[in-house]
This record gives sequence, C-alpha cells and structure tokens, in this order.
Amino acid sequence: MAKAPKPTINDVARLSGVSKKTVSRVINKSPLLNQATREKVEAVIAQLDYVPNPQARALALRRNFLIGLIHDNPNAQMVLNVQEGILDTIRATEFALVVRPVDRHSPTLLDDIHRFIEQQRLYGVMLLPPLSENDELARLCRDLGCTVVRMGSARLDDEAHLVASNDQQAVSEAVAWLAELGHSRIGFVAGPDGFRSARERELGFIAGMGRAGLTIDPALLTRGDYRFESGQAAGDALLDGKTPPTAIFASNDEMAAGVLHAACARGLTVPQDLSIIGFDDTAIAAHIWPPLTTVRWPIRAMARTAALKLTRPETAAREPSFFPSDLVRRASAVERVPDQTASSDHPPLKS
Amino acid sequence: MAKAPKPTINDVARLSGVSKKTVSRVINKSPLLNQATREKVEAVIAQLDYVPNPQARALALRRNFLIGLIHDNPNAQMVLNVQEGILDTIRATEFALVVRPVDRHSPTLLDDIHRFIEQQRLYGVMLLPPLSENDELARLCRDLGCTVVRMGSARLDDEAHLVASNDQQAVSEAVAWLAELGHSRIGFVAGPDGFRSARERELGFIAGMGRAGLTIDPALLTRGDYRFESGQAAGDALLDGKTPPTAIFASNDEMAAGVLHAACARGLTVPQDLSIIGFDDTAIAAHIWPPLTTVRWPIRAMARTAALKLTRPETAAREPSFFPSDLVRRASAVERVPDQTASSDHPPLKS
DNA sequence: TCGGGTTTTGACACCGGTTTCCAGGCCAGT
DNA sequence: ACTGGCCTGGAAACCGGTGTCAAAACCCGA
Repeated sequence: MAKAPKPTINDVARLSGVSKKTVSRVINKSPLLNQATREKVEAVIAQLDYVPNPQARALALRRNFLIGLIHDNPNAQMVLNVQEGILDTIRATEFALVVRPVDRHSPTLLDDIHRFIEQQRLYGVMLLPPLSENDELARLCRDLGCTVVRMGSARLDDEAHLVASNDQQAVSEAVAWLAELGHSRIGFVAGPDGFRSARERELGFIAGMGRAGLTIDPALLTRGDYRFESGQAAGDALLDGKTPPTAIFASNDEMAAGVLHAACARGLTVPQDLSIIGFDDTAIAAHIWPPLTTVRWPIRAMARTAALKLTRPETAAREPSFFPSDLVRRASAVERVPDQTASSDHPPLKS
Repeated sequence: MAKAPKPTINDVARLSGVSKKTVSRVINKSPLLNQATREKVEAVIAQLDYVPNPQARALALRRNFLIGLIHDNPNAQMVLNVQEGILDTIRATEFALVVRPVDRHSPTLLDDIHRFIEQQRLYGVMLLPPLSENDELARLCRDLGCTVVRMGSARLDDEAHLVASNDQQAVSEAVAWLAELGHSRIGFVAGPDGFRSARERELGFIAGMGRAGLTIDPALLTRGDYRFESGQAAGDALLDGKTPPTAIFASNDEMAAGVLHAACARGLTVPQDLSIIGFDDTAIAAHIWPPLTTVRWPIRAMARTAALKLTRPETAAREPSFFPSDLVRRASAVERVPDQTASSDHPPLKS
C-alpha cells in the first residue's frame, strides 16, 4: 500500500551515524568490529526492517545466489520431493531455487540450457535423472561457471558433485525377497534403453537371480519405457506366454501399475495369482489396489545433501554421497501358492 | 574451463566505438537509434557472445525478473503442470521461475513468505490453491510490491489477478452424467472444511442433484481431507450404511482412489457394483484399476495465462480468466445394473 | 551559407551493495 | 615524549547496467 521505498544500506548508515562499510561489515558478520558499534547498527537494522538488496549484492560480489534445477522427469512426485528437499536446505539461507523443466529430446536442448544459465547467471545447477546422465550437459554447465551436482542411480561423477542411490543392490534385494517367498519364475520389465537407472536395475535383477540360485528365462525379460502403457504391454506379453511367471518385477511403479492393469484385465487376482514389485515408491504405489510392494529411495534426503553440496561444499564433505534404498513390503507380493501344475485358465474364486 | 570473464557492456561499447548508453539502447530496442549504428553494435554483441548481466539490470531498473510460485501442494502432478505452464510462457523471456513450497499450517507461514519475497525482491508471485484462497496472504504479497495472480476454483479476485476453473459447474455435470446412467442413490465425499474448492464442489453436487430431480440423502454425505486415507474412511462409511449408494462422487482423485480401495476391500467390483467419479484427472486416475472417470481442468493452460498476467498484463487482458473443465469418461462409472431390491449382504460373484 | 528543428549520441550521475586503501586512535616499548 | 604496530572506521572507486539532459550531427528551406 504505502509504497514505502525499501530502506537501503545508506539509510542504515546515516541513522546509526557510521559509514556504509561499517554496516556492510555488520551484515557480513566481519569479526574486526567493535562490539558496541555492531549492536548500535543492528538496532537500527531491526528498527528499519532493513533487508539487503540481493541484486546489488550479486552485482558487487560478482556471483549470485540462485541455484537451478534442470530436469526432464516423468515422475512428478519425485521432482516435487527434490524441490522440497532442496528447500529444506536453503530455506533459511539467501539462496533461491529456480526451476527449469526441459524437453530432453529437443534438438536445441543444449542451447536452451546455455541461454538459461547465461541469462540468469546461475551459481549452481542440479541435474536430475535422466538428464543427469548426460555428460555433455554437465560439462556445458561447468564451462559456464556453475557448480553442478548430479543425482543418479550410479557413480556418475566424483563424490563432491554427485548424490546417488544404489539401484542395483536394491533390485537384487527385491528379487531375493521374491525368491524367499517361493517364486522361481520371475518376470522382469526393464526400463528404456539408454537410461542408466534402467541399466542398473537390470544388472540388479540379474545379480539377484544369480544369488538366489535361479535361472533366467529369456522369455520372461521384457522392456518398457517407464510409462504405464508400456507396463501394460509388457504384462500382456509376459502373461500370454506359455508358462507365465508367478511374480513380476517392474523397473518402476508406473510400469508395475501397468502390469497390474494387464493382470486384472485378464481376470487374474493380485497377489494370489501374481506377485508384483515396483520401484520408486511414488504416490501411485500406495494408492492402487492392492498396494504395491516397491523400492523406496530417499529422494528428499538425497536432495537435501545435493543442495548442501551446491551451497556449502565444505560442510557437505562430511555427508554421504550414496544412499541405500529399502524395500517397502505391501500387499502386491505374497508367498507363492503351490502350483496345481495345470495352467489356470480361469482365476480361482474366493471365499 | 577458460574462466574467461564474461564480456560487459563496456567491452561492447569500446569495441564498437560507441558509448555504453548506445549499447544499452540497442539491447532495449530503443526506436530512436540509427539503423547503421544498431547493426554495428549488434555485430559486436554477436561476436562477443555478450549477454547483459541481469543483476546489474535489476539494480538499475529497480525491479527484477523473478516470479515466485508459492504453494502448499496436495498434488504433485498439478504443481508440476503449473510449473510447466508457467515455463511455456516465460521460457523465451528474461523471466525466471523461483519456487517455494511451504507448509500452510506453519505458524510462521506469513513471516516466512514475507522474508522470502523481501529477500529475493520478487517481481510477482503466483499462488496455488489452497494458499490462493488466503486473502491475508495475497494482501501481504501486494503490500510487499508484488503483482499477485491467484489460481483457484472460483472468483477469488478481480479478473486481472486470477485464473479460475468452474468447479461448481463441472461437478454438476458429473452428477448429471451419473443420473443419466441411471443412478439415483449417489454418495458424496466432500473436501476439507475451509477449502474454497471443496465448497464449490459441494455446491456443484447439490445443484447437480437438484437439476437431475434427485433427492439428497444426508446419510450419503461424507467429508474427507483430500487424502487417500480419508477417501478410504469415507468409502467405508458410505458402503456400511443401511442402503449403500450405487455411485459415489469424490471431490478429488486421491479420495476416489480411497473409495475404490474400500470397495475392493469389501469384495465389491467396480464399476459393476459401484460407480465412482473423481476430480482433477491426476496421473493416478488413469493408472488405477478400473481407470477413473474424473473431471479434468486445464491446469497447464491456466498456468500459461497466469504467467502472462504476471509478466505482460497488457497482452493478458485479452485472455480468458475462467476455464471450463470437462468430464473424462473412463471405466469407473457405468450404467447402473437394475437392483434386485434385496440388500446385497454379500457381493455378487461374477461369471 | 546560415538558422532552426529533428534526430542521434554521449557524459555523467545513480541503483545499493563490496573492496581497496588509508587515516586516525590507542597502546606498548624505548 | 616519540615511534611503530594494531584496530577500527571512512572515503572513494567499482560492479554493470539505466535515466537525464544536453551536445553534436543532420536535415531542410531561405
């Protein structure tokens, strides 16, 4: 309303009878300053409600306090968790989070990001998968003077510029769990070619089957693109096979939901007729019927650490770079009911 | 790599043999400028890869180009759609989007937002529901010198500072659809008290029932808090009643998923035994079984317009402020199977 | 060739901070 | 009492742009 112009450092200096520089020292908590002077100035600052102008600061310091989140991620819940995690870290600081959803298939991707970083003079950027797997992009950002932290599912960079989950191990454990439940014919829905996370999860599946002493039937390996529809298709393919699996591991929750969908569509009951495990523990996992057993990775904690690495690397050095995931056991995976050998051409009725 | 300091306006001026001011005129496309001079300067700019420093500009202009998105989100997909919509509008401009997830129940909410806006000297902010319904908050932002645009489900503000869907009408149409399918005992799960959107949807339900000539049984009115679990509880309550409904309208998709969950848990088959309609058309709606009939509102288009109202109000004046929603008809709502009169104490078996 | 009006351009102050560098006050040592 | 070193605080320049205003350049007809 009042349109009162904001107080500046000059106002503070004048009112407290010292020079700008002294006020600046107070703001920046410089140690070489008389205690009495400091308190006097602080009183005036409080009285005036003075907040330093970030643009002026940025100009003088030749750096700013913006960190960018660049992503092209199909999973809204994950992106939002990341945003919240970053905010957890920077909320009380002078940093701000600038977001930039992009289209990773755009031919002008690199140019667009180049323009964006130059134009905003970003201080640092955080890259989410699958963009984080693009080395060329990371290099571009660094050449432009940004610190870069990448979030991924494997060692993509040195530890100071990386937070990662261990997807391989997590999948391997999920497979072990299925084996423990008595399943031996386990189907797998891989993620899309070219995604590092897809590759890691695949390797985890292979390792898990090996560790459990199970053999892999190539007919039970399928591939999707992380989307619901591709999960449906994969489910159809697996369930229409000669000897269908009794359990399916899908490389993410959306595809797992698709598999579930396919199973329901042909009259199967989950989990009695088919156990399903997903990956990511997105909102959807808990909200479908039956609720999905899935792998949860600590996105928010990872994002917190990533933000720390961007804004206070010296503190962050003590933080871990690798985060373990855990299996969330819900209703979609249960002990295998002993086979009656015959193919179940109609689903068992309950009661 | 090269750590080459970025070229400044002075470099451009020197190399092209004109004054800073002239370069500034070129950048800002000032019309009073000789064409030849302009071209000469532009050549140098291109050659140097010069990009004006936004912080310096912000300081000199006493305004910046940051717009804030403040939200306390119940729905990740929606927030992300909003972000993408805003980016659609500002991608090619000098504006950037700064996000700030908050906790609307925090006692320091107003202070936090105050600090945030002051500290970043935001140019404008966009408020998402349910925060957008908070008049005090909107006033605070305006007092701080920001333009504010609110996104909501009803007329919350004047048209220049608002984009809204018409939830009331949308719900009324959804109810009409159920009536058309032959349902007359229709249950309703309201959203939480104090949410404008919840109120609008409630009014829409009442209007829709009235228009269809149906009476409202108070026993079929329940309330949730927009979360999955509350939908489950509401579903339990409705289905355990003496004469349960044959259709249920839930005020958002998550609660609809909860209702579905409750129905499945007691052995009912959806949609044969119970039709369900949700609201929002979030990702979950399409990905549960059966896929949910729901109301889709054009979030992304609304966000685009909102961003336009923030950044170029003169252009935005021609854009609509109100956006119609439409009913997405999927498998969760079907024609009512004629009642065998008896109360179904056990669910019908199929086949 | 000159005067008057209209472009086109530049000098200079300024936005609100930080940095550099220096002056003065105070103290100890001689 | 004088010198020198250490602290504290201030003047002025600077960061990289924009606004003001006046000067320079150009146009035209007289």
